[in-house]
Amino acid sequence: METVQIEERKRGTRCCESVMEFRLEPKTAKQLSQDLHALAHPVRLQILDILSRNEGKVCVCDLEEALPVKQPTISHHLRLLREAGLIDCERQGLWAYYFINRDVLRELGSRIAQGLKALT
Amino acid sequence: METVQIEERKRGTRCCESVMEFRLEPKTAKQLSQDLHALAHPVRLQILDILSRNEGKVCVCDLEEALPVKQPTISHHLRLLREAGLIDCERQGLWAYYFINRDVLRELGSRIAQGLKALT
DNA sequence: TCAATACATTGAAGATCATCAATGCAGTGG
DNA sequence: CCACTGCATTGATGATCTTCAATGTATTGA
Repeated sequence: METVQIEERKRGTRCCESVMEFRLEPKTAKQLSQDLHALAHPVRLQILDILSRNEGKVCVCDLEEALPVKQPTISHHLRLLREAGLIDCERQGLWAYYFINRDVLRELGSRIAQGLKALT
Repeated sequence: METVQIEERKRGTRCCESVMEFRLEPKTAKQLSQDLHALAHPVRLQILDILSRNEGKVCVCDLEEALPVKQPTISHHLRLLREAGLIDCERQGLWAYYFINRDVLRELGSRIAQGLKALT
């Protein structure tokens, strides 16, 4: 249990005179929240997990088998992940083989790690 | 540029016979996505940032001054952060002094870090 | 050329989220 | 007791997200 030191403040004192310190620029905050958002869904996380462990061998119906949602929903999340640059795919005949972009995921991961560290 | 190795697959082969490998349990994925969600908003991130740098001295109208949204919206995000355990407050007369729960934030941060590492 | 397959896209419906004006409530000074 | 202040809550509105049936499109084997 930490004890928190609080200066007394007098009524009527417009309390916000002193500019609060901050380090997270609005722009950075927006970027960070977008990064977090890209990952913040169970299906997307599981897709990334599967792609990560089955390099280059995963088509959409594999994902359909593994996940509790229907094919259009999977395609939808695949699209979001693709737009975020986290995955890509290679069409091969009828199939679309998806794979993870480890570099981009790493970058995103370290942006998040840095962001969280900045809050500590 | 990585070259991706893909086994040929024959049409009609139900392609999902082989069980895909995964490590992220659905439950874990849900937890992780909730953790990410709790942080995934610019206003919440900036609130955490401000609380982190102004230990124990921050009331709601300070935040109102610093952030581009109105007071009820700030109260709303404060509530979400409080429900996530990331912050707490101490009422003192008319004011509510908010502070960050560094332990909880650290825990959440390391859950996220672990989760992302698992995807690598 | 035709039927079947793998996947994407569309469009609609419902769920969740973000925002703020209005209001409620407790504490304070007069 | 009253007016005021700081903050929470309510309720309404609009935006964004999630899901899936239906449909479209390209490719394949026959």
